[in-house]
Amino acid sequence: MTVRTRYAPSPTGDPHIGNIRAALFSWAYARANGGQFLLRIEDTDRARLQETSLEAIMDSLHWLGIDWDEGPVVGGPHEPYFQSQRLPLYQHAAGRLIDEGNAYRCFCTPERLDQMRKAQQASKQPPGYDGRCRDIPREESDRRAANEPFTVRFKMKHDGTTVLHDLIRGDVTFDNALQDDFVALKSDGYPTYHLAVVVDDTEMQISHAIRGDEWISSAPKHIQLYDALGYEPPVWAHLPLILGPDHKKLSKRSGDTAVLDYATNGYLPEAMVNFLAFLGWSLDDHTSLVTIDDLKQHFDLARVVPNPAVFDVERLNFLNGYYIRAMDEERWHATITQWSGQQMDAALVAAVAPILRERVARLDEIGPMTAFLFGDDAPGYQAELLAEKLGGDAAIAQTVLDTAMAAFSEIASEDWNQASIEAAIRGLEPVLGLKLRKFVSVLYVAIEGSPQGLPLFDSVAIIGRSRTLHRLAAALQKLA
RNA sequence: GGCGCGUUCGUCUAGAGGCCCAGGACGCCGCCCUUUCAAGGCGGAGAUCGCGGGUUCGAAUCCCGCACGCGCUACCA
Repeated sequence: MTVRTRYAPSPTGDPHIGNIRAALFSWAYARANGGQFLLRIEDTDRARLQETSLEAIMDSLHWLGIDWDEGPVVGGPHEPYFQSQRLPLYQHAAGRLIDEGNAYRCFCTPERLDQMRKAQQASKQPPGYDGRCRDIPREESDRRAANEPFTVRFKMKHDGTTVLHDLIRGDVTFDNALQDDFVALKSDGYPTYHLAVVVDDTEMQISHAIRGDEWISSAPKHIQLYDALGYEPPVWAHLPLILGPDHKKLSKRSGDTAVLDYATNGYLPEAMVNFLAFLGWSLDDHTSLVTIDDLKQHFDLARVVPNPAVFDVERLNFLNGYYIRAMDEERWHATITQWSGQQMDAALVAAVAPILRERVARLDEIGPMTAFLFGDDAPGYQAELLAEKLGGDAAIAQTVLDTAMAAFSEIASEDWNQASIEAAIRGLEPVLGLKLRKFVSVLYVAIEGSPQGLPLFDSVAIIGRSRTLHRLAAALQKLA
């Protein structure tokens, strides 16, 4: 059997972490098994549809490095890949269901259903459709259908059990007595998710349906639908939920969950892929660093665990730093140029690149960290900061600045380089009677506007003699 | 409330009866390196494997019960 998996998001917003992880796993499973991966847009909810979603979905996949063999843009033998363009298929299936006695038209109004639910809640009855329209005779149903809005409800079996064979969880048994007749076709003629997935997964020959655990409760609906339609169900795999720091299902409320937000916040796709991969899956007993190629080669649903995983941003940050350090030089240079927010010539980029690299965990730190390279003045800072590491002793800070000023002044412009600068600063030790590590912070603040930043000797060499002297003078001024 | 799923260091995970008084990674702590901050190197603390019963010579691993957590419970997906 050829493995065919799909990612079938609904365009109701930007793809989120949990959702995209299902895409990653589905894609990886197809690739690892020499199968196909398709993208299908489940745009059956007209009320929640968002125009910008399609682009966001495709951008998210592209960003991570996920490609699809069939779907929007690339097309394929099962076109169209938008459910809103496949309405006849669902309507035909619904018609068949009615004709064969497996579904019926329901004329209940939303108001009545609402009332029913409230009453059930009040009397502590399990909520669910009460079946009022289940036994309306066909003739009456046909007649009323001509001028009354209706939905098509699927007749769930009310006795026995329905068993889901799940690749990750094993067999899960549901009591049919607790199932209610769900809406398969809405009154606007669009299918609900339940009908649409079953029809499309079948038509598109999906072999493995991989989705989030939040779907497991509705699996019996799908299983019975497959059965009623006479279709062969796919292999199901329900992925564990991804939890927020509050240990609840990750959602907008628990913070940034839109995948693309991570891109704009300075995360690398490699880091995100590696991070996502380990939310439920592992390669072996010791590997914690994997690339998308590893996934492509070794991903296996058999190694996905059933228990939910908490999204730990610390771990993502580590991975991001790791992949930044692992970047090849050319890309790193381009990245610096892109994220500095400043005009940078190649020589400047090359000068900062090596010392910046191991200090950046997120790309958006590049801007603040390199800000001092631009303009005559150091980034704004409070005068107190100069003496902060000296126990607040401004007098010492002043002496440090004075002596540094004198030492730097003696270096001729043509001799202004890292070695001479280092020698000058180290030469301050005996003059001041202080250890270098004790007084450098004053210089860091004067030059970079912060007691911590890129290495001082390099920094001073890069910004040049005149700006250095200017900034020392400015620092002295602040202390006066 | 009902149904379902889940439960190994703070977090992600390894573990499919003896290799485990539980391994790796992030984080944390300490030391080294060091011009700050990082990065890197070395070391450390950290899980009585949710609890209670079984089965077995032997259980994190099998069975049962309980507890807790989470998910679902729409003409949303």
